[in-house]
Amino acid sequence: MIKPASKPPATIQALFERAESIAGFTLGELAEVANIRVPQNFKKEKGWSGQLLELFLGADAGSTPQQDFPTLGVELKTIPIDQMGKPLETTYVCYAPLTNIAGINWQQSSVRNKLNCVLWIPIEGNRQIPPADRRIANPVLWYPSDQELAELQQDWEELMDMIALGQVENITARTGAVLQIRPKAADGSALTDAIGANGQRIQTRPRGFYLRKQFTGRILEEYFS
DNA sequence: AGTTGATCATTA
DNA sequence: TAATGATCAACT
Repeated sequence: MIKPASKPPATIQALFERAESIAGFTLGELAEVANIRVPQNFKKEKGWSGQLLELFLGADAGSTPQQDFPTLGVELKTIPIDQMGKPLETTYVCYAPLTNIAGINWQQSSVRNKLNCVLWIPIEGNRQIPPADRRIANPVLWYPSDQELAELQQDWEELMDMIALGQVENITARTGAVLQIRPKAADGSALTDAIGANGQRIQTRPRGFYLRKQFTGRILEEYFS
């Protein structure tokens, strides 16, 4: 019988087997076991699915800039998919640093660290399906290929160069082939420090890195059978 | 205010 | 209809 994890798995294999054991269940079935109520929609509790899966897979609760399973070096990501198994949403990676970025390189970046190894949990995400009825699909354990890393690095460097040169206000979600930057905040009133066009300090909306759907779709496709 | 978990909803 | 820009909740 499925149940919430009491502690983090000791190995990646154990983590993956745990993920496999909940594939096929609905979010409602998991929530019932955990005695958690299921929202009618995700208009407000947008991170509900991710937190439910953290509970069942034994991820350390709490928000830290580190990976979900630090000792395993694994990041957990739920991803909403359509009937064809294609992503319905982009995937948030981490905050985009807007100041003190001198000396940051790709190999040591938060993006590179977060994406070193990702356990993807696809979940039916069509809005016509009530959250309780959405079914969990087979997990995918992803280590980025050399080519994928090269694609990510190229976008990351372009975006970070723009930030360093005071062009953060000129970055839109259209910049970047596989990695994009978009606002990431409670609302439009949130402001943080950034570098201006003349090197001065300016205030701007906090930003986050996101993976495009086309990119994550390729990842899931490789394991689809 | 920052960072995690993300999806919503308006626009193009 | 898909993508961009905006937003929601919990926790630190």
